Amino acid sequence: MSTPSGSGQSDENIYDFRALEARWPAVWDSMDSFAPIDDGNRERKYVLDMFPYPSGDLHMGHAEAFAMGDVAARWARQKGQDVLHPIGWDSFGLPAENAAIQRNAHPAEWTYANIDTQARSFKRYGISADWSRRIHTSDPSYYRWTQWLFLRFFDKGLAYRRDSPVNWCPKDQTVLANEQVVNGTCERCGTDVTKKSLNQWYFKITDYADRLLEDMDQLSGSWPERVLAMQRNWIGRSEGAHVTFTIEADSDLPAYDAPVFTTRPDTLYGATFFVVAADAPLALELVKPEHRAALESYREKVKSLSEIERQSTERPKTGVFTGRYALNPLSGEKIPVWAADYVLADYGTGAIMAVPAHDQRDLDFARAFDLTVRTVVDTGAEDPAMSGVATTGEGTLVNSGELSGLSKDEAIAKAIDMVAAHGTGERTVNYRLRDWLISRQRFWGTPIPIIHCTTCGEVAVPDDQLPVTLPENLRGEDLAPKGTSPLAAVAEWVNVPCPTCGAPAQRDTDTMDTFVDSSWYYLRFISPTLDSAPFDTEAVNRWLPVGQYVGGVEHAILHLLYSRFFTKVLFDLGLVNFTEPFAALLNQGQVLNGGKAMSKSLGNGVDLSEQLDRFGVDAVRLTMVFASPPEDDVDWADVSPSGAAKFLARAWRLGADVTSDPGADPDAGAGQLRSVTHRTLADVEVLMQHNKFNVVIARLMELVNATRKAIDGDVGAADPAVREAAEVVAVLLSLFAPYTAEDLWERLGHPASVATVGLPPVEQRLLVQDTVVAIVQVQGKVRDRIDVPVDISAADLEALARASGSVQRILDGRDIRQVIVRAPKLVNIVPC
RNA sequence: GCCCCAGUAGCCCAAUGGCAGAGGCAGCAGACUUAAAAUCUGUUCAGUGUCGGUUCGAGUCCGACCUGGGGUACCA
Repeated sequence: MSTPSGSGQSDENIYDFRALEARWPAVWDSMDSFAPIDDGNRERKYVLDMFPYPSGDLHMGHAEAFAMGDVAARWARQKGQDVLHPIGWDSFGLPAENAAIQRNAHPAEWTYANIDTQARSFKRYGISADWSRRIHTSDPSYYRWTQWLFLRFFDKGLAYRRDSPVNWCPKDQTVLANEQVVNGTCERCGTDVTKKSLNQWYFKITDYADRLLEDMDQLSGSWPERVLAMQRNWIGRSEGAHVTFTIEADSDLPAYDAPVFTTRPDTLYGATFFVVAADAPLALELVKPEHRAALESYREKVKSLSEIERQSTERPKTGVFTGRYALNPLSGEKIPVWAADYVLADYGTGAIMAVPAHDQRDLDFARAFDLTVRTVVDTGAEDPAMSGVATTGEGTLVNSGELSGLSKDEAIAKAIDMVAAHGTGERTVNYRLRDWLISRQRFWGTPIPIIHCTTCGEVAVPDDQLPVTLPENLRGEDLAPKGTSPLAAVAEWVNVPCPTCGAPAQRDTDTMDTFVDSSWYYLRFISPTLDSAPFDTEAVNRWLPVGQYVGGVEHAILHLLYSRFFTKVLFDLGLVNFTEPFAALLNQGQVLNGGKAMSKSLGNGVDLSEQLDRFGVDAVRLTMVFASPPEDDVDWADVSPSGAAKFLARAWRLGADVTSDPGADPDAGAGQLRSVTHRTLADVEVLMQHNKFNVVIARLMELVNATRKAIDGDVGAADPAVREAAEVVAVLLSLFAPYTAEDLWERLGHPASVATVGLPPVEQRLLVQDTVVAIVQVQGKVRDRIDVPVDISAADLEALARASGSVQRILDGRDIRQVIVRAPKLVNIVPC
């Protein structure tokens, strides 16, 4: 080859990613280089990717997420930190069960086969994980401790059972937590969710609402703002008051004190009717006999609505009169009590005071049923009774007895004082967050370790009898959804003596939401084989909170909220000494194709293994990371894995062109290239602090280009600075392209592994330049550039700037009002 | 409706309030080649969504709006 650029003509100088991928995994395995030392000599860093669900082989989304997490882990290692970067599987869940039904098999077969496939793919993908800590949540040795933790929650009253209308997925035949209902449909399968009244297990996450909110202060700045915002909205703190209305006794029916929650106690005088949630027990309790039939048929109608229909905001208001009247605690006014479905049974108290003038929903209802509308806050807008538009803004109270004349805020305070003085109300805080419904009527999950005894009630399975394992003899149709757990049909499993009294009793047949399993796995990684406790508290306190958590934003209010809740409970139990599990969170973007998420129905899926076969692991990884900032989506149609491969080959070829020996003294090398190398190191340090992985790669490309130029130009291949630059390329490249970097490192004459050699220190003296280009502006516009010494004084710089010919021309003799000097880089002259 | 995020070159994206361009893709030209691919070299292309404000100076800060994306939604 006649080009001077070292392009590959000999076989030894042709970049062959297949050869690299065939060679290095065995070397890395034998070195065991990715397990932490944990000897306290180095700063510990826990880097964690959200563990995968074994749904099949890895896909493009995994490839992006794990590339990002691996960059963070490898960076920490190069910085000399003791890195924990484990991997495991979230291996309970419905898809395994559905697959088992289809194939007349046990869910474990499908699950563990997929885990093996994914594990092989992860190894090929070059993830720098500590494989010795591998866990699976469906292993009895894991779920034993999920059960143990459930029992600690149960002991504290944080796990309880109650009857309640719950979200029901008719397809999956199981209940769903609030967080798992997306736009009225099942998060998993998209089926319209309906309501069903069932007795179910809950975790009392509402007890922690305030702490979940307040502790976000610890996360602000290191978690994406939008995730914090989503959690804040989900928790939905709302300040207001409880105000008790008395429902008057009527013939045989007794009087009834009905509290309502309101954020607007100032509008109490405007309450012209009262509404109870139609599906709340209270509605049936207070309805007069002659209205009972109408209410019951209305309740039937409401029940038949899907969540989607119910949530539609355009739906006209419906409801029925109960025949009863409530007394306003401030005015004593008697107002009708209605039952309607626009009031929710499980928010607030399940009943409201309706103030149609100042709440649009109440106004819509009032207009539908011809009820009184009374304006009590004058906002200057048109009277809502006429306009049909409720007014919610600031204003002056009118028609409101003692409150009249006050501002909204004054009236809110005074109204609360007044009802409090009467004993009919108090200031309160209400949350949108509901308790976490954790029981599921399916098989492939952690059994709830409770035994139901007719005399002793709910009895905890004693700790020493854990785990309560799943029966192994169920296959195919045995697992089909029937609305009750398949476990209920296994008599020999269900029927056990009561641990307390010995009488015949039955096991609870529900299993736990898989989000329970994933709420504590990051703790289990610390001591994955411990069999005396879920985790080693001392070691956990050493390693946690997780220093960098990486995963998709789809878990913003599911897994992340639940895990935060778990951590706080464990803190209260004295099992951990921190209250937030994840100190920093990185949400990687999605991988799109043609502007859209990849999906079977669109037919725009890109197969990961095909990309890997074609371009190589390193090129795919580099493409993922280089395409955009980590949190932005990557559109596979917009990127170029072949371009990435080209760059990798360029970098790799440097290995053949460095002719100095390992250990050559860089001080003897060309200063200009050394400056580029050390400037790169210094900048990368700052960029990595801000997760700007894509920019780091751009800087790495520059360094490769500069090294190439030095080799082909005057500096020459034998210059020690060239070796230094190529070695820095290898170390930085190891963050993104482990195979290429490792091979380059070897070609540079070093033994494996480049992953752990560390970064050379930045030589500060190489960063300072003798002269810089100073910008001369007139009124903010650049008019000249002058070479000046870096240490020029402000006065000298100003003098040079004033003397500039082009500046003189622009100023044209005008007087100067002000001169801003930022030596040595800038002078701005402002004329009058 | 409310809340968050983002709008810079044909495309993906850089730019501590101080020269709008670091890097890549695509394009164009050249070198090498019988030719092509690969490789190498060089190079074209925007004034930063709109309007206003703060400032000596705004892509960057503030306000309003537009567009796109995401979240949430009878939550009293």
